[in-house]
Amino acid sequence: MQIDGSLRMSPGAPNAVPIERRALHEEVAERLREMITEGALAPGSRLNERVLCERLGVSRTPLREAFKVLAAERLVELNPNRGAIVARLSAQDVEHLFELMAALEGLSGELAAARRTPAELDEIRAMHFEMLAAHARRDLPLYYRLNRGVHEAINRCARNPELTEAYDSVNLRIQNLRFRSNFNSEKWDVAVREHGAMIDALAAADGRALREVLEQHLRHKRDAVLEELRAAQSAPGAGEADRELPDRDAPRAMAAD
Amino acid sequence: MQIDGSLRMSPGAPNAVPIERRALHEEVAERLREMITEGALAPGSRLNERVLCERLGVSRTPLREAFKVLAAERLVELNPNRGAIVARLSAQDVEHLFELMAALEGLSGELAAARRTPAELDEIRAMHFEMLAAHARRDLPLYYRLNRGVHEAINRCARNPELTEAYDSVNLRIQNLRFRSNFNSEKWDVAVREHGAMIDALAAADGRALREVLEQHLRHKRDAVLEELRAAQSAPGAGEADRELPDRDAPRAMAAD
DNA sequence: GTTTCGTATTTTGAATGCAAAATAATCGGG
DNA sequence: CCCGATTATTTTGCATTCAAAATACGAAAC
Repeated sequence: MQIDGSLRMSPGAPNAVPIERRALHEEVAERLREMITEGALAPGSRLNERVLCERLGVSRTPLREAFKVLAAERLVELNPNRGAIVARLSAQDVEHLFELMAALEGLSGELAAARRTPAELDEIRAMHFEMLAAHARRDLPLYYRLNRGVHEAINRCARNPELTEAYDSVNLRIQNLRFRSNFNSEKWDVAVREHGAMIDALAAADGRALREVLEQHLRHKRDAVLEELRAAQSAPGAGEADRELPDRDAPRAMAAD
Repeated sequence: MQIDGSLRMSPGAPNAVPIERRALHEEVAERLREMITEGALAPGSRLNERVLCERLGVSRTPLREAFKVLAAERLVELNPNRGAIVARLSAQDVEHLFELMAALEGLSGELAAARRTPAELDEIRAMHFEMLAAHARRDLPLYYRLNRGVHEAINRCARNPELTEAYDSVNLRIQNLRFRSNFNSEKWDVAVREHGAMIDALAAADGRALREVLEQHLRHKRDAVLEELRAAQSAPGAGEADRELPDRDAPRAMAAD
């Protein structure tokens, strides 16, 4: 029985309902994406096809297709005849990505201030207060989740799916640094104050102001991340490179945006 | 004889020379990318695997891998069990993409004004004058090529590879509209004046001014493109949709940015 | 002990094969 | 003549296979 038969219509017909069907390579890509962004697969680690196939229970074809997708997203690097590794970010990459992200957040803010609904403002304000609570309790994981939620919500208010896609794409690559890196108490306080200014600007529908606080916010975060990154580099410790498919959950730093 | 044997070095060694090797799926993706952006494959047309395999002389595996890459770049749409089609852009998509592109160009300009070298300025100025010549001769193809060159050169002056990648990615999707759409003489003159202002701002290293003229420039282009798009929609003519793998070179509109 | 060459094993790249889904074609009924 | 159901064909999704490349291993020479 063809479920979607009734939905088939003439060539240019609008409202063609998607009918969600997921290809195997998409599932695989999603799983790998999670494993990479969650830190289960450390930057630089080799992705052995045979091993991953067994672990995910799929054949090499969809796995290799997923590799191509993730390579296009710059989450993995493909070395011809030598396999795939989880992408690494140099300090320069981080600088460049944050510079780009600042512009994307800036645009998000500018548009969000103009396009947000009162309901969206209320919801973001609510998240903001929850975030203040998490800050007061020094509950870093919760703070990060809410913090990220606020930024994403602002982005969504901009009502530009292409912007959202670009935003998510860059965010995917820096979220470990952005929403997990440690930093000190004063910087955390500054970040929280900046978030207050965001809410004010969003409430006042002041696009210019929201843009500027977001750009400033990103610059501060960039500085914090780079500082920590360079510190981590001088202190060798567990270099994140070549280890093979590290076991389930690699330890990861925690703190605030 | 291993050419690169002498270059192999200890794990974390820097300056590891890349040694260019291209995978087949990359070649295929590049070919398809060209065919799509050049208009040889019209938006909406189905990409039959068997046919394309024969045409490109490769088996289905690398072709299908290339599809995944192009889907990640949003140049093709993958419909599970129903094949791939060349991505189509709605008027809304175009609005969103130009809105995003304005921000990327704005950032490019802001950074380029600060980071350009005198040599880069000279080269861009030279291209600008060549463009003025093309404008004077009403040589649209040449004008477009130079126009695009100027925009890309400004982007490259920003010295941010991530920004460049994002820029190129969006540009790929709108270049047919951006650098090929027709528009009238007054708008062309306005565009040329805006380009003059760009050069002035870049020469003066005035980031703010360059950002603003670029954003304005993009807004104007967006309006021109949307106007033309809506006109084309009401006049049906050769609807760009379902025709199968159109022969070699589809006719395409021509004019200015 | 180290280096270099040659061989074996692993791993990746790409073509092929097979099953499932979708599309096209055929036939029968209204 | 048109519409709907049934069958045939095509097309896609994924697994498998085979070849080529890279890596690991080991022996011999220095």
